[in-house]
Amino acid sequence: MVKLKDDKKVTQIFQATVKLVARKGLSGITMGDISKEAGIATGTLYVYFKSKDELINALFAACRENSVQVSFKGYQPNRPFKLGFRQIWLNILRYKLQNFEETVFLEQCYHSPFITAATREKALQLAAPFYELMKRGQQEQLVKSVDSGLLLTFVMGTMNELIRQTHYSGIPLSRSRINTAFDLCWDALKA
Amino acid sequence: MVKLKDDKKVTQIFQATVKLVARKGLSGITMGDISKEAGIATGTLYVYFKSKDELINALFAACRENSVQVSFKGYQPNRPFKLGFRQIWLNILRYKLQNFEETVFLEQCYHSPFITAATREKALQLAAPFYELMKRGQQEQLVKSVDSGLLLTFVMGTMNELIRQTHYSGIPLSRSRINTAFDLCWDALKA
DNA sequence: TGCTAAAGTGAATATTTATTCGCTTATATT
DNA sequence: AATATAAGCGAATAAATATTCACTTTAGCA
Repeated sequence: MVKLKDDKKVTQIFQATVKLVARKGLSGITMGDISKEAGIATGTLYVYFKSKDELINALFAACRENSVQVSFKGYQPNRPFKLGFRQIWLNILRYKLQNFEETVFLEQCYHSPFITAATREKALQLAAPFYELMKRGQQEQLVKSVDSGLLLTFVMGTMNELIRQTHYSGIPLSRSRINTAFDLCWDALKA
Repeated sequence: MVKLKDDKKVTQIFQATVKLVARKGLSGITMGDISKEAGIATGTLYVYFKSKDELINALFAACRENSVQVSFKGYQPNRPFKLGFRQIWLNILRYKLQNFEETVFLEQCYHSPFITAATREKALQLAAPFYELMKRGQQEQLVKSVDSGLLLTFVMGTMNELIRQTHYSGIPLSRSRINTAFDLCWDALKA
């Protein structure tokens, strides 16, 4: 073999795409835009991805995996539930804040014609650990014993909206604001 | 004057657009698709809207106004706060459920290049009554005295996510599930 | 009822955008 | 160092899409 594909380039392409989608929406970006933003030639995109569809699907999958992996960083099941939950909640919040563009990208994708059913299905499976977490809270009788899907809906819904609001309002997310938001969330869940 | 523009046609165009966007995303629709779905000729679209941009902006504004108007239907300020809040919460929920496509459309728009700053600004102003509502709850000491923007973030975030989840999971939103969801929400807000 | 101005049409055109391709450059292997 | 092979390039091409336009139909008004 001779010259190998460059993993860094994939990262460049992904970053450029995510950035542009957050700014202009999925409908507003072209392969030309992406290549320009990534600092490579348009043709090079096709060395790494067969088509725009494939690029978007691959990026979607990568973003999903990223965000799940980050969530459980530092989670220790032996510590009290509320502490662990808080840790994960903060992990997600921090990640989404620092990667706002990724969050927007994922949202945009959900209703786009780019994402295939298979990609969507895979994304769903990734949520399993969060269901487990809710179940633990319920077993310890700290969390309301209602459908865990509903609980997660609440946790993620507030998180996403908080990120969005923070970004658009320009109100910085101070430590005390974060604590307040967490308290709202916890009060909703707690048994 | 002779032949007048038909208000019904605007409705047709809007309905078609909303339907298609919910199915294929903003990026997946063309003027051709819209005209076909609306049952009119492509050229006719340009009788009603100067461009695709203008169409999307007009539709966005219309959707926003719709959803706000519906929210306060039947709200009586003299009745107890929680009842009123519940009424509004249910109004929004019902409306969003029945008009899921509109919800998706609005979401997609927020990060699209179609929506102009002016359109966005107008949307923000429409939220004023909701801020008033939160303030009332706080004055009566029924609601936590934290930034009302944060409270609304919570209320709307959970609502949107609930709608989304309901639609995709296929789990029907039974009366008891609705009550549970409301309780989660109220527990978060209550002082 | 006939006239007229605007709505309505959809094929033609202009524009935008994805994708390809002939070429150049870089780098693993010998 | 020579070579072979794939990455990288960006102008050229193909495909998709917005917009226009010459024409037909419709409906208000005399």
